[in-house]
Amino acid sequence: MLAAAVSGRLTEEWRGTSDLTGWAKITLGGLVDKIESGKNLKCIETPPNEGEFGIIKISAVTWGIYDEKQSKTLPQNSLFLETRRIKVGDFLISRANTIELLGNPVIVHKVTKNLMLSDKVLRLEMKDGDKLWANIFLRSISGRQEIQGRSTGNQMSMRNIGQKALLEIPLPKPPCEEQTEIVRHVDQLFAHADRIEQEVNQALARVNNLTQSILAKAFRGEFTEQWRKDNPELISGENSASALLERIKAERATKTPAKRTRKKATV
DNA sequence: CCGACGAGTTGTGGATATAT
DNA sequence: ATATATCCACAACTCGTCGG
Repeated sequence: MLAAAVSGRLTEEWRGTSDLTGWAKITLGGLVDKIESGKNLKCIETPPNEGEFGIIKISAVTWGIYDEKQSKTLPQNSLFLETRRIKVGDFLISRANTIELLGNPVIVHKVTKNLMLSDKVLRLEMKDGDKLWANIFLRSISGRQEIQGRSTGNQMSMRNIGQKALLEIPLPKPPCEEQTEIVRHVDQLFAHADRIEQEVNQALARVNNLTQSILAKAFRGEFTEQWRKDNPELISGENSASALLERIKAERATKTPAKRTRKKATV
């Protein structure tokens, strides 16, 4: 979906044309006014409560949604840097992680805690419309390839990307109106995908409950004579459970039980 | 004023430890 | 095994001071 949006295919359907006239080739740095990183400080491992101050962990920005529960508390409030405070609208990105998750961006929509950037999380300042566009691009296949290709480090379990390399990432930029329309379109599709996911999860939960309730009924002996009369198709025929049990019993009766041998224990 | 220098700060890369 | 935290060394940058 993201790839389609960034390659212009969503607007193609929307406009009924396939040309990318007017799309500029720029770099991420062309959108970014300022880039900031935070501090590496020893903290208490739990998120800060009201009146306390803290630092976000990498995991707060890893999964596409800003999760302020993924944070730790500063030992002293005075260590908090007001200039590095995380605010609504911030575009955040981690500069270190496993290769698959490195550079995953988030846009902060809600803030309830006093949190600041960590040394591994960068804040990219840009216009609101560009934040949405950069967010879509960096999460697309092309964006991921650019980030992964620019990452450094010998350990695949902890790759890094520097500010310079990040800002040099090339990205396509449509004219303003078209960009707004693509962002709106992608948002709608994501909302739709979320609804489908919710419905699937609810359906799975119902299936699970059904299985559990059938088993519960079975073990409570509620599949009574009356139930058997009501559901003849479930209990008749050679494939029914009762027929299968009868067959197993008959087979056992014809065989003498095999002598069990104890396996020699290995050291 | 300007350049050299040093101290302090910030940014980066990456090894290794740790939690799940 | 994977994801992330921590730590550390080093590079790069910033800023204040001083002498010419």
